Order: sequence, then structure tokens, then C-alpha cells
Amino acid sequence: MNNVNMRDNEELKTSISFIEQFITDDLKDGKNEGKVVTRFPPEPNGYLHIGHAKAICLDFGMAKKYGGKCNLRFDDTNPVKEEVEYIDSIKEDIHWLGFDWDDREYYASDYFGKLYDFATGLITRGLAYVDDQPADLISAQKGTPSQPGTESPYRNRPVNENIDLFERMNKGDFDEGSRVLKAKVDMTSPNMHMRDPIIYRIIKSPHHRTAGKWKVYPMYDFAHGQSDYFEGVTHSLCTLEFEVHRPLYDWFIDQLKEDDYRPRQIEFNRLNLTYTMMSKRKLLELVREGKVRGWDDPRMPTLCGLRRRGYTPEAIKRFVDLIGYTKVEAINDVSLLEHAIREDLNMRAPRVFGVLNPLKVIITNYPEGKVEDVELINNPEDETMGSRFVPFSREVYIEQDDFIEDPPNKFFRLAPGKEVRLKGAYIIKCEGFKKSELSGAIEEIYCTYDPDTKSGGKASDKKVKGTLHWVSSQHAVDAEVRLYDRLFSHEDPSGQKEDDYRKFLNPDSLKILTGCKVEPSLSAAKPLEKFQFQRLGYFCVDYDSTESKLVFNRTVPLRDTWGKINK
RNA sequence: UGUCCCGUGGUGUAAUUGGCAACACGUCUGAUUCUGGAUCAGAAGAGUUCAGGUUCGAAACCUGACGGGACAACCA
Repeated sequence: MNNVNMRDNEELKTSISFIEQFITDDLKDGKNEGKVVTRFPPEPNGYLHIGHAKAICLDFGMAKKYGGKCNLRFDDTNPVKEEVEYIDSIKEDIHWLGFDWDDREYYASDYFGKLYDFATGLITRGLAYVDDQPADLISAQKGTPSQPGTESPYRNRPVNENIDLFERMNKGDFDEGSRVLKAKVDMTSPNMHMRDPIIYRIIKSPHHRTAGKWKVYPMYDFAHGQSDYFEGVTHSLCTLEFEVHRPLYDWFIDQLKEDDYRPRQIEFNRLNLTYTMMSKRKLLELVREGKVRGWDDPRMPTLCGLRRRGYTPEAIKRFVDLIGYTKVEAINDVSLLEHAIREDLNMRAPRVFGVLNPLKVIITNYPEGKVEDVELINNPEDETMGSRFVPFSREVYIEQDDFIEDPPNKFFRLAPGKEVRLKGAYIIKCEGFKKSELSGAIEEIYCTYDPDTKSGGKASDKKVKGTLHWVSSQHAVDAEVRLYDRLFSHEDPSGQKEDDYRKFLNPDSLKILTGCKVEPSLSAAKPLEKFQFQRLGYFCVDYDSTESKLVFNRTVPLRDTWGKINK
């Protein structure tokens, strides 16, 4: 699909998501004084992944589309799991995607004071109490989804006693786990979250922003909706699993609000990708256990991993746009993501020659020592990218796969007696080859070239079926190429009850090729620069790359209909 | 045995809010090509989980089944 068609499609796209429907309805009803405020609320306990990109595109996208604002708010209510390192990476990744929050950078920890006061107010109104029971007892009293809970013996503790205990909890008078503050809602509610939820617990680890100021920290349910309220958020968009939390979200807002305004929680489906695992906790395990080379390992679904792999923000946003927002728990095919990056890179990646598994071809009738600079188009999809000159000589490397001694039917490449074009240069004919007697491996190919067939020349209209990429051996630059395949061999690696996801790790997810040969124009390539290695795929310079040693990551191979036929 | 959410080609989404199911990915043909890519033309593939009901007319509304998911962390 070219650019023009893409634009047409977007214009033709008339449907809007159910979320957007809610927003436009609210606007029509004159709610929130016609304002739209959203927020993206990551917990700084890990790196952002492509699932977050889906949320980011929605949160920032809706705000932008309706002339509103989107806040970045770090949901940092649990100091034991959170680190500054993550805050920095999250900001970097959002910016990389192309979104910005200006000065609206907030932290749930900014509201610790307000939340504490609100909790105290609830106590005063008899709507919260300190529970001295151990965790397992409190949990047992909650009942089960099908059985109602029972009330804590501390449920009707006097207000002043609750106030005193809560204050002392925060001073550090009590051990972690010894007491909690709970909201007094309804122990018999069919919704588990309404059964006197814990709203504060004692944590003595220092917080990355407030250090040792607090000994008591609010739970998610007690912080999120209220933070939305404090910030004037109108539409609080989150994933489906928070649906059952909504009554509690609303309950707290009911206790808090002093006017007509209230934030509205709307839930959409989380992104699931085949052969991919999105759980931050499990991704962290992969990193810690050394199953991958870090958060930005190009096999990771993290934004930094995808970036290193060679993905562009445009492709990710395009992908997100294609999958949509619904309430159906869907599993998206990775091939759609791959389609998105191919579509993008096809338009913008310069074409180059790179030989992954070199096989030397000697053109016996080509003068020794002669070098011709042949002109090659940088990108047939985009004339403005111009052309470049690539040296051609008597000895070139081609891909080992491009020669077969005894070829199958319809094999258009090189074989004894067969002719192919070396792209941009000449048509050559295979006259012979050298084979290792020991291993049977092909060591060299001997060809002759037809001087009348130079590309662009007058007599160059001779047709051959196959065209090969090549690199002049004396001019070739050495490179390491890292080939990536899916990290897991199972479509849904973390969804198997019986089996741990580690069982499905694909042992061939990374292949490192060290003897690769690339054309000399690549010698100055810098990390993150993207290319199409012709006939092979899209490649991106890795951070490990240096002037003396080039390293490329394969982002995604080209579609390969021939490879499919021959499987 | 509870509450809430969801069921549309293989996959993901649409269906102008009740007017005889569309698009994208994928798959398969053919054309074209100095990338077995891209591009172009085309094909196959669902009668909307099922059964009732309302209606001139239902994927959509109602009822009931069936199937899937979420909820019992002092995580978010």
C-alpha cells in the first residue's frame, strides 16, 4: 500500500471506538464544561511495552483529537517496587512515540497529603477503621466470590481510637503488616472489591520521591480515582480487568466530590500479541534470569526493545490504529505488527547490499584489478532518496542460498550452467564450482560475465529470471548480523495453566552471524539507522556497533513467497 | 454457587444506531518487476454462539441457554 492509499483509507475510516462515542456523547451533553482531560498512569516499576503504547495512543490521542490535555501521572504508591530508573525510561519512551505532556507531569505521591486527609475524613465520618488482624484473617473474612464476607471485630472501633491508631501507623509506631486502614463499605457485597477494601498499609521502605516522610501508603483503589479527581481528569481510560473496580472507584469519588464534576472510568481491552508475553513481572524475570540481554533486548516487546530492533514509532502507532479499542479480549496476530513495520520501512529505508552467508564468486573473464562503480537506486519507492555507487570487481560474494548444485524446479538463482543478473551490474553464467571433498560444502563458484549486459546499458535488455545481491570481496565491510525470531514458540506462552512460560522459550530466537559482508557505503552507519538489505529484510544498526565492527539487527525479514513454497 | 464483562470469516475490527455483513492482516491465483520485496488485478473464506420472541425487516432490541473472561494481593 502506498502513501496515497493509506491516506484514503484514513479518510474513509468513519467508525469510532465505543470510548470515543462516550467522549463525544459527554461533549454533546455539555459535561465537564466541554473539556476533555485524560491521563496516562504508569507505575514506575518496569519498562513500557507495546501494550502501554496502545494506552498511550488512546490517552494522548483522545485528548489531542478533542482539544484536551493528557497528564502523565506516575502511580507511585508502592515504594518497594518502584525506582527512578523506570521513571526516566518511561518518559523517554513516551517522547520517542511522539507524545508530550508539557508541564503536566504528576505523581500519585504528590497527593499523599490530600489522600491522608481524605482518609482521616472518612474515619471521622465512620467510613473507615483500623483493623489489627493479620493478613490471612482479613483475607478469610473477605469470603469468596460466591460467599459473602464477615465483619471484622474492629469494624466499629470508636472514631478517636481509629484516628489515634492511623496517626501512629504513619509515625512508625507499628510494624509492617500489623495494622491496616480499611474503608467501611459492605462485607456482603457481591463485588469483592466493596468488601471493606484496605486503603492504607504500613510500608517502611523509603519512597523514591518522598523518602521517609510517610510510613503509610495508599492502595491503588484509594489513590487512582482520587488522583483523577484532583487533576480534573474527565475520562479515565484503563484496561478491562479494572471493570470490577469501577463501583469502588465511584464510591470513593462519591465521598470526595464537592461539586458536579466527576471523572469517569472507561475500560478497554488490553493488547495481547501472539507468541508474546506482556506481563511486566514476567518480563522482569526474563531480564533477571538472563533469558534475554536486558529490557532493551530486541526480542522483548518493550518499547526500548522494539526501538533497538528497528521498529519506528510510526509503525507502532499504525499498528495500534489497526487493532482498535473494544471490550473483547482479543489476541492480535504478530503478523499485523510485522506488516506495519514493513509498510513503513518499505517507504523510508534505503536499499543496500548485505550478504549474510558469503559464497565467493570468481568472474573468470573479468579483468583482474578492474573496478567499476555501478549506480544503484537507493529506494525505488522514493525517487528523492537518489542513488549511490557500489564497487564491482572480479570477485564478489553472493548468498550461499543463491547457489544450488542440483536445483529444484523453478529455482531462479544460480546453478551450474544457469544465468542470473548481479543487480546493478552484469549477467553472469555459472561455469563451474569448487566443492570440499571432505564436507561437500561449496567453496567457490566460477562464472563468466557478458560485458554487453551492464545494467542501464544499451544491450542490457537481455532477460534472466533471477537477480542476486552481491558485494565485491575486496571492498566488502565485515559485519555481525543478529537474526531474531519470536521469543516464544507457543502462541500464548503465559496462558498455559500446566506449563510455565519458560518452557516455551524459543531456543532459536537469536542467531548471530559473524562473517557477514556488507557494501562499503555502510561503513559509517550509526546506531538505529535503518536499511533494507535487498532480498533479505529490514536491518537496523545496533548500539553495539562501532567503526571497527558493524553490528546489525534484523528487524523483520521481507515477505518470502519462495521460502514458503519450499518448506 | 455470586457479581460484572464479552461472543461477527483463520486473526483483528466495521456495519451511518433496526434496512438483505464491510475493511485490514493472513491465505491462494494471475499480471508486472534488474529485490521470489513492493505494486496492480482477482479469488476463497462468516450469514453474525444457539433457541425462542418483538418487528414488514434483527448482527444490533427482549428472554433463556451455551461458551469465554475478570474478581477472593497489606500489587497496580
